[in-house]
Amino acid sequence: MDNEERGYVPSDVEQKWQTRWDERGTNAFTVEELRTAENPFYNLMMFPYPSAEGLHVGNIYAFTGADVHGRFQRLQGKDVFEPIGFDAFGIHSENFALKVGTHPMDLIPSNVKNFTRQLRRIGGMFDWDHAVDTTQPDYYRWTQWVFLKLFEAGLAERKEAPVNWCPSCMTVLANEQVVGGLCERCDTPVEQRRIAQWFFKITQFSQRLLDNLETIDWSDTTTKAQRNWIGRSEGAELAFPLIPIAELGERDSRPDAIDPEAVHLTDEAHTIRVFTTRPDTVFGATFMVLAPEHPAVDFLTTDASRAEVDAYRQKAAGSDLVSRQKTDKEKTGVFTGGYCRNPATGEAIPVWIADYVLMDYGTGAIMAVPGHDERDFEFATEFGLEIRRVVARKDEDADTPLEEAAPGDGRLVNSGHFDGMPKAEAIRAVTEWLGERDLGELQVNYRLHDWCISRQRYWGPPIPIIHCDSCGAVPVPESDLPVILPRVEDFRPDDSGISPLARVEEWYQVDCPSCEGPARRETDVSDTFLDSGWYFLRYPSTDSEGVAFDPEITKRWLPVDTYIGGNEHAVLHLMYSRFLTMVLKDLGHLEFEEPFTRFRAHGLIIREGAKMSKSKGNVIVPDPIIEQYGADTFRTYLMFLGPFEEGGDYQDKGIEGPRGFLHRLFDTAVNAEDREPDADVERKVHQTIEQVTQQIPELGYNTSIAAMMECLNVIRAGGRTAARAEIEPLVVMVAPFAPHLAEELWERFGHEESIFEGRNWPEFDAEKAAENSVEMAVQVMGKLRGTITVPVDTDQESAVAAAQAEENVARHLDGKTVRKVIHVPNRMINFVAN
RNA sequence: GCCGGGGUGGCGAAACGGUAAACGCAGGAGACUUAAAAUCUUCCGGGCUUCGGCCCUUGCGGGUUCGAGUCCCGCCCCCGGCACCA
Repeated sequence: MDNEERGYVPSDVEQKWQTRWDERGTNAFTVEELRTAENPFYNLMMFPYPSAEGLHVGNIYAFTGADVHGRFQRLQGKDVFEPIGFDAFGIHSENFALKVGTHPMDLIPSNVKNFTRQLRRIGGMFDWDHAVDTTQPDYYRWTQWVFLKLFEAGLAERKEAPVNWCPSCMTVLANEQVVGGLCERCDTPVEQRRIAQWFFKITQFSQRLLDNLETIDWSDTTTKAQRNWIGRSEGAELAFPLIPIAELGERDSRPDAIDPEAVHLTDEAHTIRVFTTRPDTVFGATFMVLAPEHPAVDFLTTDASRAEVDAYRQKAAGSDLVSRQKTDKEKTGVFTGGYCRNPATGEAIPVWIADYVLMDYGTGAIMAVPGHDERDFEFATEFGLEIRRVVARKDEDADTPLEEAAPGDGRLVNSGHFDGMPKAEAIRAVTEWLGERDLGELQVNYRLHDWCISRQRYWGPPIPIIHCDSCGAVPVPESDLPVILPRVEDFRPDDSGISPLARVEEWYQVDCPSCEGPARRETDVSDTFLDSGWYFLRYPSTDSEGVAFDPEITKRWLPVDTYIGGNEHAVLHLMYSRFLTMVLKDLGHLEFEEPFTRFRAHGLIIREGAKMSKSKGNVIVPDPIIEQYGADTFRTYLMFLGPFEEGGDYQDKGIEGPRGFLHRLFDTAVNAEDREPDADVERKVHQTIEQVTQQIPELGYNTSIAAMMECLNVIRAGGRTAARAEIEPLVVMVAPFAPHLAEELWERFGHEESIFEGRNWPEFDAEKAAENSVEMAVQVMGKLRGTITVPVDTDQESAVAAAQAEENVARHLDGKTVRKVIHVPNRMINFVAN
């Protein structure tokens, strides 16, 4: 063979194998195969949003890591289904389309085309026959179907809720577009407007979403994030009776004394309920604070305070998110003029409103215990309200002054017959005591909010509902799906704050499916997270036209075996997917309720110690690198530069290491001789097999590659030529990282089938890997004083003798008495001596 | 503030409680080259050294242990996320 024929030219090799994989259908499953696969393994990665910039190195990192996993499983004999798709509906695409002035229907296909080209080029084992594009009617038809299922189950509800409004752009913003309370585009403070929107009642599933976390194998960081997001907290709901002003008598000596006639109590509202995690401190509740939006404010407010209250409420309602969300700002608030009774002390306490109390958590009302809550303390200090101690630590008593809020542990004081009771016990006891009068009960609260899926935008699947004056909200019949998103040239949201579709009369004017009278389509589209909340169900069933997902195929392939993705989706996407899966299970469409058996979050890539960003101009552009080094080298380097689950620092020159490794591997393999392997080399090879086989499924990619490099160094040591049996296992083990190179060498070894077609992973042989001698460390008083080489499994007596014979060891033991010997077989000996 | 994840050579990083720095980058020296590239060999944490070795070193301070980068307690710093959740 001459040099030209033998040399490793990555681009040629990669081109050759990508073409051949396509021709042979190596990566694609037929419907028949999907129905009959014997060792199904569903290997999923988070599908990308196809931006105009093309594939980001972060995408490539994630996909390569997932692909390595899939290819490894395939080499182990699994039928690995590894689909890919495009998450192209939604705000990102729409905003970009607005920016460049191209219609998303024109823009997206070219982005998808470019992504497809790049994804093919990196050599992922993608099944292109089962790709999914969320913007296609044959996909979003089923997204709309999912909505209908939730609607039928009573889990979709329309209610008023605030939307983010940018007064400068005059447009509705998605939460993602609000950064620190400011519009991401123009930095204008975002306001809130209330409009009717669709919600999915995910909060009904809070406890289940929490409990199930115990049953799935996910990255710890991700389960913790989910747990946090659900935010379970245990406490009590307590009732504070309202007091008609007349009863106050002379208690209140304010100059603006309250007009009894001004207090209006309705029968349903004799009390205000609060949620607290510290019912034990109720004796210290010296005032109450309501969220400005709280409905009770209306009838609590007296004529004297009305003007001030209204002004405050108005300000809070229009208030931009920045100032309301700032935790370090000074507390503001207004006294309503009304009072309620502390159910424990019987005292009348004033009711205030303040924006630090949020309407959408708990009951929208709190009992303020300034002595033992920081925020209440601050508020009380600001407005001169009473601060009372009701909990004391050991070194304190009932009269110890409070310099600051004391939220910690202790025993009750100033709390009637509960005095002296420890906090934990009191939480129960006080609640029970109030419960006897129907004024309290233990209660669990969650931070999780219902999922608002309405978007007053254009680029998304229309919500399949028709509003009829006589029938109300009527679901579009399933047979009428999909509700096609019409092509609208002017898709910019405008200052009306309603969806662009609301301007397309010929589209929204329809007959009511129920009464056939004139009706109007819902003109909001759904959240992009709804598209991505079920896509993994569609992949294996893209051949099925009449159903969202084929029951038989779904049963065989789902739940997903391994899902790999970024932690930026640790809460929303993963939570919504879990929720939808639970609902579909309850409705009898699925047999499992957790979609992803195993989830692993990958880390982030930075470059030369700095975060990559367009503004810094330090973004890695993959195409030129792949052109210069080839996809195999790029993949291997990405996997080598740090632990996959932690990410790493991309150093431009670092790629030279893996490049040299793959070239040497190629060179060694093509020059290998047909002869018996050398025992020492074979030992190293089998030790490497053991290590790599164990580490790859754990995503220990960087150390696996290091081990293979080390192994190759041993094989080539002193310029020796390899025996084929020495190098072939290494070629297979490198295949998940450098699939094209491995295929090429596999073929040159004389195999006719693809390396990925069979169970070709090398078998570990413990006997061949076994060492016959080991180097042991010898310590004296825990300090290394020498090493000895002894046969494996040398007993303590012989090892000690050998150690003592070591010159340097002997010197350190000289004149000392050995008190104790620590012997760790095959590792070390430590003489404890003095 | 709260919740995660981290602090180890010049750099990216390794290390079941057991020889810290494997593997790689950068760098030094050398070989092959007319030369360069590529390739190969070799050195490479710091300080002493009588060349046998000795001492120091995993963000800081304590502790447990025969032995701690690793476990425990208390701090400091960096990165990411959440943010008045009662």
